[in-house]
Amino acid sequence: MKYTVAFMKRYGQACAIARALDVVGERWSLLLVRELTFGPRRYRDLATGLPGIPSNVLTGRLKELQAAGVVTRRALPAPTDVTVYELTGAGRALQPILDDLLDWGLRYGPEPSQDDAGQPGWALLGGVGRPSALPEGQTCELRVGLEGFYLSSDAGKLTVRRGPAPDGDAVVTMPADTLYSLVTGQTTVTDAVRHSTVNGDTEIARRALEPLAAALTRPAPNN
Amino acid sequence: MKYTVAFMKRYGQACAIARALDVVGERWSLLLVRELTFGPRRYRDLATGLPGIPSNVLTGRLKELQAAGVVTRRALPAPTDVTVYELTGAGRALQPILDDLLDWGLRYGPEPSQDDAGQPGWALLGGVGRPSALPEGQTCELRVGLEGFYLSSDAGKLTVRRGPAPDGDAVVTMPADTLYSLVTGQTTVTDAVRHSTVNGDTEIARRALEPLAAALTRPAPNN
DNA sequence: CGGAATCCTCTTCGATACTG
DNA sequence: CAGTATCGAAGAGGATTCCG
Repeated sequence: MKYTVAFMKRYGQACAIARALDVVGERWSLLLVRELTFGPRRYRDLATGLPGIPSNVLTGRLKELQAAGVVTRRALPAPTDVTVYELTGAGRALQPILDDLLDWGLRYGPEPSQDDAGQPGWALLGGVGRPSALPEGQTCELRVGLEGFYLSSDAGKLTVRRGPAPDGDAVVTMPADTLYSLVTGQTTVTDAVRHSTVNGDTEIARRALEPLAAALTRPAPNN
Repeated sequence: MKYTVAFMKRYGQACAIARALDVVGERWSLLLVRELTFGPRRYRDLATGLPGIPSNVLTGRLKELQAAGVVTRRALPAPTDVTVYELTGAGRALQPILDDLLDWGLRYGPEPSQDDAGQPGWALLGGVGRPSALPEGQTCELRVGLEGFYLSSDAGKLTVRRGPAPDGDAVVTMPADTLYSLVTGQTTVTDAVRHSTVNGDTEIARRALEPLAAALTRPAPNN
């Protein structure tokens, strides 16, 4: 049995940017972190959230990121008996980098291709951190296809996690297309709600969805 | 002759983060952008600023980044007859990403190794954008080893470019070690000036160097 | 001499098959 | 379900050669 953990070749530069890239600069690494931003996930979830990643590469990246202290592997308590991967503090601290990459990609990135893969979670990425009028403590569950999220507000900013809302004040079930239209600015919150099924407080739902509106519109290039 | 420009395999995801990484996610790409942050550079400068990069990889990355609109290639006017590479608007827009990577690398990155390469320019990266008390229009030239920079202030924030200061109000010649001590917080501005040769207005020099002080200190981990 | 392009080797990636 | 194993293809690393 081989114990070799395949570390990427270091740049060997006494520069903090290079040292950061020593850890997260490899192919797939930052996308793997992206997949963990809404909470812990299992190996299988990660594999489907990263379409095209070979299983050996996923395993390798998980090992490297664990060695670097970005990700931890944890076994959930007894009955479920399932192991999940989740971000450490250092991993959560990568969020600003992902946010900036998202902004840059929207403005300057290549046009998305017609047959690119899409996932509901990716549509929510642009909304986190935006101002939310959702009262503290109120939560809204959002169901899109087979995936569920819950939206809440922390210090006036939208927070998204995976899973059912613990105390959902509203449950919105929305087609994926409607969600994409909403975040790309082609649909208003009002229209998105109209195309959804809402259980519970519609006003809460409306406020929870508000930060998602046009969150992924491509800003006008300024040069 | 082959016209194939070796494009990195795209992730094929309809996610702005993935599309950004399609452009700048390859090995060396962001470091190449880093090398251009202080202004245009020649092929040779880039090669020495990226120790270890094979020449074919450098050529390839330059082509890809040009194709993506991040970098332009330009021939300097007649007498010099030299071609340089420089950032476009899209390339300069990558700055926040580099800044965040730098912050993250300082706090969570691997310890720098003893035999890592070091360059004066890398030491200045942490200072740009910091508040500067340098009066608008005043500039200070900083010479470290064979490399020269000029520091100025734009809207109260430090700006760094390569080359001699056009109208230098002060010229500071500093040993590389002193610069590293300054940015890592082991030396104060006063001590750094004491170990340097200053021509011109010492007060201007002091104010120009101020934002560099402790710019690359590793922040205390908060968990 | 600066600015690349070419070889060649070796590692990593991608795709698929396989196992505890 | 959560990974290993295998193998061809692609890309990185290093040195050398070419060209204007």
